[in-house]
Amino acid sequence: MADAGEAPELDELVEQLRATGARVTSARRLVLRELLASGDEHPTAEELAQRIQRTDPEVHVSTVYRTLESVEQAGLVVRAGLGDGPTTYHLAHDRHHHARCDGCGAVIHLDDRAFATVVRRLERDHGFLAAPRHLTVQGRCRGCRATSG
Amino acid sequence: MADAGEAPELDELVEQLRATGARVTSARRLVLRELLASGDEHPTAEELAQRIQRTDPEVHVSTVYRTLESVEQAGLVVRAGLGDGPTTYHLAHDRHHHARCDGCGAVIHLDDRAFATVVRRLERDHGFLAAPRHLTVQGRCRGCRATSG
DNA sequence: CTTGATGCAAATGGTTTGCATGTTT
DNA sequence: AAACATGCAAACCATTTGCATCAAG
Repeated sequence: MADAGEAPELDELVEQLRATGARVTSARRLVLRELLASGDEHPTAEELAQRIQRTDPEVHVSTVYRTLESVEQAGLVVRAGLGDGPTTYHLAHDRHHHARCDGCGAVIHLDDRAFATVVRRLERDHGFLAAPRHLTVQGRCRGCRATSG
Repeated sequence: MADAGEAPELDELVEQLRATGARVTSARRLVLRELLASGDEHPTAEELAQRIQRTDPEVHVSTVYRTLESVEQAGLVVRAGLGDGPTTYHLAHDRHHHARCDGCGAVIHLDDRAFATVVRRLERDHGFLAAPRHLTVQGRCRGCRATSG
């Protein structure tokens, strides 16, 4: 099972992309580079495009969208578009989930392990192979439980 | 803790809505009635509008959207973003989660209980009181595991 | 040289909004 | 009467697509 290991090199990602049969163009390289540079930010397609355009103004947003689709299918990138606002993206090696406080917005990171029970249940009861990618659990953090009703 | 109990009566819902200060109009009553009638379907705003229009053709989609916003804020309705496609809605008393197949889009219902481990962990490790509202776990259903890679 | 990728512009689709009018409280 | 909700059309925004051109394999 793919896990949250070290950050990969650009060349690694490029190679994995090529392995799926997709062609490696300069635009695609730039998208991957920008995703690497984004760390644990979760940029939108538009944001990626703008940053990339500082290097190559020719790269169009639609290309970024198409590239994101390819790299997502290659399993390199995860779509974290939840809640409101546009979809955000991050590299797949950085797999994590969130618990977010309804009160103050504080975010706690959760690893896959927390969802083991759910995964097992789905397998046992439905033959469903769960691969949770990006879940956000709502609730109230310690501080907000004390403070407000 | 609010839980998935009996289906409420229309009048109950109406009363709860009124209690938040919102005005109760015939359109809003129709939205709630339609949500009740939808059982565990998850209608989109558009679908709700169409069904409502069989009773009152004057009711406009934008009204349905505005109503959904009000009833969501009143805590009567939960927004269920199932990945792609338009947002779907269901009554809050019917709390559950989903597993959705990446391949064919099939949806499996999961009850709160499946997430007990996550909830316990968050409480123990972070004093975080989780109240998951609507999570969608991705994966592959039995059929799609067999069929495709 | 073949196939897939790109730029651009235009289309799409879900959702939101401005405004004049109608309805609830 | 005052505040809020509605219908409608138009705006909006993220994303997708058709097509001619270009570059990677």
